[in-house]
Amino acid sequence: MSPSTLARTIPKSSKSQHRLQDLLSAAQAVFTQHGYQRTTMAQIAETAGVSEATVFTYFASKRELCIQVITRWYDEISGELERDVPRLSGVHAKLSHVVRAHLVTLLADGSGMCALVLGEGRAAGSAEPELAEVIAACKRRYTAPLMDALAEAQAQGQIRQDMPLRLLRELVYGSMEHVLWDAITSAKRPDINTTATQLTELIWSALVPREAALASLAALSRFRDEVHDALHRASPPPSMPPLKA
Amino acid sequence: MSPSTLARTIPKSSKSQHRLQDLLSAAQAVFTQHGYQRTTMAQIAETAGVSEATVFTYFASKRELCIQVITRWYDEISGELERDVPRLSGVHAKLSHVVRAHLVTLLADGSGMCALVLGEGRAAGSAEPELAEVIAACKRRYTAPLMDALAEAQAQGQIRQDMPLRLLRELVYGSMEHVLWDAITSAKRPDINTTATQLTELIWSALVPREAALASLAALSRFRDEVHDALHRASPPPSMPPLKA
Amino acid sequence: MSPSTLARTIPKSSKSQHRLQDLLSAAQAVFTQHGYQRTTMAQIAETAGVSEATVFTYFASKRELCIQVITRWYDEISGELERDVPRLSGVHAKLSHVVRAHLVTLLADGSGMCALVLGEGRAAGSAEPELAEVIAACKRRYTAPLMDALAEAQAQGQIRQDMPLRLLRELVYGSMEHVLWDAITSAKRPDINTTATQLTELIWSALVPREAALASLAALSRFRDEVHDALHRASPPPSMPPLKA
Amino acid sequence: MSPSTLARTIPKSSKSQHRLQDLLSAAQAVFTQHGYQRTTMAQIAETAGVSEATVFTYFASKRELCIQVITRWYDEISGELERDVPRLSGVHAKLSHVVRAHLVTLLADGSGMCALVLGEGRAAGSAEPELAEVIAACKRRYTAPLMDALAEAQAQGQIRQDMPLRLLRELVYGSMEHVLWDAITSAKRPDINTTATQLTELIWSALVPREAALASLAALSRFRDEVHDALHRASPPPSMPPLKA
DNA sequence: TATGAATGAGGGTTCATTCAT
DNA sequence: CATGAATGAACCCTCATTCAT
Repeated sequence: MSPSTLARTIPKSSKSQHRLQDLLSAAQAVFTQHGYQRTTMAQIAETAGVSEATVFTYFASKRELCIQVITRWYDEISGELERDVPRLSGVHAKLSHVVRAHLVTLLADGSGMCALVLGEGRAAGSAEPELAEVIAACKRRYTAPLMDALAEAQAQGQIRQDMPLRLLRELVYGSMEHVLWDAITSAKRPDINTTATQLTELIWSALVPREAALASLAALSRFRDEVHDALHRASPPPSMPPLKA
Repeated sequence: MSPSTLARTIPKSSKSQHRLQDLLSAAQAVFTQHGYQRTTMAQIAETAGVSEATVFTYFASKRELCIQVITRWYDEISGELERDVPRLSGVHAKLSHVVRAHLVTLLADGSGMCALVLGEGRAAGSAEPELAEVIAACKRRYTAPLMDALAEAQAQGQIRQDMPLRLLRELVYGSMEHVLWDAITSAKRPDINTTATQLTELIWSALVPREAALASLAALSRFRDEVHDALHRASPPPSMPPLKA
Repeated sequence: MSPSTLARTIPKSSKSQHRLQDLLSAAQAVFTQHGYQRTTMAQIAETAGVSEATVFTYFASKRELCIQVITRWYDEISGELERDVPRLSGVHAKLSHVVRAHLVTLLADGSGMCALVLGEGRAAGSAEPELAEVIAACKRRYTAPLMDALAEAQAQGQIRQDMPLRLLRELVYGSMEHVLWDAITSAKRPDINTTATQLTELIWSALVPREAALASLAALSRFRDEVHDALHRASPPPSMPPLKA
Repeated sequence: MSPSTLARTIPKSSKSQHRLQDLLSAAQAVFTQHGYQRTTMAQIAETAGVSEATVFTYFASKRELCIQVITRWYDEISGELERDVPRLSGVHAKLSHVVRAHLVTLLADGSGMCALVLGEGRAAGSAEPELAEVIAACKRRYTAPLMDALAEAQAQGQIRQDMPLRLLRELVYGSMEHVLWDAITSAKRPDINTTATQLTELIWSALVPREAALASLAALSRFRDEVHDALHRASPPPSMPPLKA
């Protein structure tokens, strides 16, 4: 937050812009592979093909460089979601899209960003509050498109209303995160399409409105009564199927 | 392991055992607060009120100390689950217990272990394979009681069989993890009991057998046909309730 | 050799080359005074007037620095011998030159290199095999010019052939080494010229071919017989001198 | 020299004496294997089967322990020489005995003491003057029996008198030292008996009185002149054999 | 703008030595 | 007398960061 934590100079020429992007890419590659702490500026500089000092011409500190790597990455994937999700109709379609996009994106990038964001977002906690805060903000933006859809769906009764929205978010993103981590660490990458479909369905099962089910039950109950009444005089009704939840 | 990598002496007296536990506790406190990398042996020593060299009398290295902190912690909570979960009857009860115990334990311990295990289990990945491996083993043991129950329940059709067990695990533990992380970072601790109950129900909704629902639908469908047939000659049937999933 | 064991940058500019030489000189001074183990990087840095970290900019490790000190020193004196010794005619002249050069060089440099090479070449033995190996190679090269000359002289019968070449080498270099050590430790430096001349003669006495002496004896014996025969009829021969070995 | 450098307590009981010898033996084993610096008190204690603290009950410091190891060892081998050498008649026999005993002793003990004495006697130089001094004194005593014999022989003209005694000593012990070191490092142990015999002869060649040779030459020269004169009138003399040194 | 070079501030680890029991 | 336990003082090495050119 203090001025000294900002890049001292922000080159504006196109050549500089290009180099800045190169540096960010190099930094991303190294950060995602080794984690924040284990990454050295020397590694980044070497990957980018410049001297260490040059990196400091563009970024005031290692931490700021990392923050920019993370925000750049989130900006991109958040932008995509913000563009695509609203175009889909129906919360189920939106969920499906987000799940698939999330898995595809994070598995495709070599999984490193996932680890970086998770690891640093956590470990940094108290020691690097700025980093933690930036990550939290990025995550909020990233989850917003789906969360907005879920909130609206909840408001309209399309998904269950007896659970806090926050809990639904954790169900969705927590599951995905674990699926991802599992895929990454087990070295046995499951089929993304199958996994995305299954996970969507699994989550959807949990989101489906309890009220709808109850309404179904109530309707069924009334139906049975009607049938019962209707048949009472005619003949014994057929056995009613069990209405397990 | 050359001999020089081991602690020169492994104190056995009760006084030493006490100090060893003190050191583990101090180390746990510091590791959980700052993460593995950011923790220094000096911090641990100071927290424990001993000299830095003393720590090395009990633990051969920082990494070994961290491993012992993690295993000690997991041993305890895994032991509890291994004792309690089998006594419960019904997979729903077991799920409920695990969810509640998980949240209670991890929120109670200051939440740090969660971050430590998550952060290092991830970031350590390639750089500290031993640490990553130990953590993975601990996690497997910790999740085993519930996973065994889920596997059995799945085999017996008490929960849905159309999803890989692995995905169910990720749903359960991923959700919990996110709930925890959210609770930790938001500094606004939600009521544990309520959250545990809600999360259990939410997860359970996703676990409930799809076959049962389909069976219900099929039965309902047949029932409707029967009714339809039965009433065809008598009177127009009442409107059928929608059978949405 | 993992990359991390190498100096991150290997300065090439002339200014850096100068500093590199300064560092080598400083390191040589400290190493030769205290020995490898007792020398600390801090001492070397202070002697060179730079920070400790700077030393590591030029040399990846203490051991590598020491190796370079030793090789640099040996390269110089070996180069001189390789240039000068072949120009001399006669093995006696070569021996004389090597003895003098050895004493002059080692006494001039403050004697430390001698101790360093001897001490570390020995003590390092098993613990620092790389260092020991480098030293052994340097010594082989250094002794080669004279040893080649001795081998040739031995083949041509100019020096005694009834002793293994190896033993001759040990006689030559062992004597010189002790002379040096004595000169160094006794603080009473004897005259180098006198000592070199004397030592050369002493060694030469041991190298002179036994066959030549025997041949002389045989020839003398025959001569005596001839004389005896020749004089037998004329007059009593003069007394024969004793022919002690 | 200050009281604090002496053992604080010198146990006198026979049991303590036994343990003291055990400690010295253990220390000797470790010191000779690893060198002074690389040896740790922990290694010595473990080798002796006692605790580290116990070692300090018997020896005030690591340095003093090392000094006692060295002096004990030298006392033994010096005692033997002091007993045996005077019994031998003739300087050649004494030299032969000393060479053989030296090689046998130093090669037999695993060579470690040699390295220890050489390495520490050198490297310690300025940093550990006490150690260096003790070693120097031990060496003086050890070389005394032979040096006394050489001095006497020199005085009586049995060995050459045109070289300082000091230089003769360096020839003898320097050669032996190099032979030893070569044997130790080359891992190819030559036959001790052969080597001892050869080395004795080689050294002896250098010790043989130059005056005797010169006297022989002079006598020979006179003899030739006499012969020449005597035969001048009678018949041409036979060719004189060359008188190469 | 880019960088070669330098460094301050630790970091983990070792070990001879002390001392209460 | 023996020792379990503790520790002060280094030591080698790393690295983010600065600065003159």
